[in-house]
Amino acid sequence: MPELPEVETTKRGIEPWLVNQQINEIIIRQPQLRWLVPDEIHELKNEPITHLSRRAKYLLVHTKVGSAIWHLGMSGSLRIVEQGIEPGKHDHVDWVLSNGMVLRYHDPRRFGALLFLGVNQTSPLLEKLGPEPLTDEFNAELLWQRSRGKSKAVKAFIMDNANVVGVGNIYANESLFKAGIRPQAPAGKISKARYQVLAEHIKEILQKAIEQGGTTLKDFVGGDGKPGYFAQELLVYGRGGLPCVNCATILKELRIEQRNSVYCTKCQH
DNA sequence: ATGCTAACCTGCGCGC
DNA sequence: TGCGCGCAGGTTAGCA
Repeated sequence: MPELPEVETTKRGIEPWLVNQQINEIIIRQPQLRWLVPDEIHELKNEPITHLSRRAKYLLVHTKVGSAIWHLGMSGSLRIVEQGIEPGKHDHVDWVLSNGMVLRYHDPRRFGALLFLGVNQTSPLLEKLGPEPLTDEFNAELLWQRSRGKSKAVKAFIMDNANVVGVGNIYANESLFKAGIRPQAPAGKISKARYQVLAEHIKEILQKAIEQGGTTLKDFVGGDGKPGYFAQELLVYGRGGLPCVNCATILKELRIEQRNSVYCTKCQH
């Protein structure tokens, strides 16, 4: 489900309901997510939430004694619901808040994660991450430098969190289309000038998707329950076999590292 | 070091 | 209508 814009949308949606509220109860109905939810998570009980932050697709909820690290995996979502609403089949975690609301985690596939991070602790998950795409640290120079000598497909390269975080399958396909680069092109053979175009499109597309509340696929909704509207702007993702919006050539599909990739043979080289 | 594969899960849509 | 198969927004671990 969630790529970076969806996580950012979720953060913005739930943040006003969480900040300065105390976590009165932490209810774990299904501890077996991607990893077992650690017992330390209960250290957050009775603590007031100070603020939220996002790193890559990780959503962090901070208190003075430590933080929760939330990852939504493929099918996870966080919602604010009123107390007393019966949990559904895949509602694995509830945080009951002092304002009477409940932060509810829903995740059918359970690829998501809920972890605990103590004050001054670091997580190996966060330490290995590359730059945020919407900062100046992420640019053509970085992509070009890091890709020299690499034979892997450029699509796999930009989806690698060590190079840049937050570019998932949807936006990888879309940004490569907009940049006119074939997804299977070896990353090491792409010029700095072309990485310049690619980096600009990655930034633009993620920014735009955030502004529109994320991409709604299936039943994704932001923390405020509103759907995202970016899906209607997808040019190649999910459009294999259909005509290219630019030139009407039938869009091709191929698999790169197990992920479906769609491109136009005429517009992308 | 690099790069691929399998694995973690459930649900849905499609073809038979 | 039912069943089996393949596929789905992500990421890590493990192997060659």
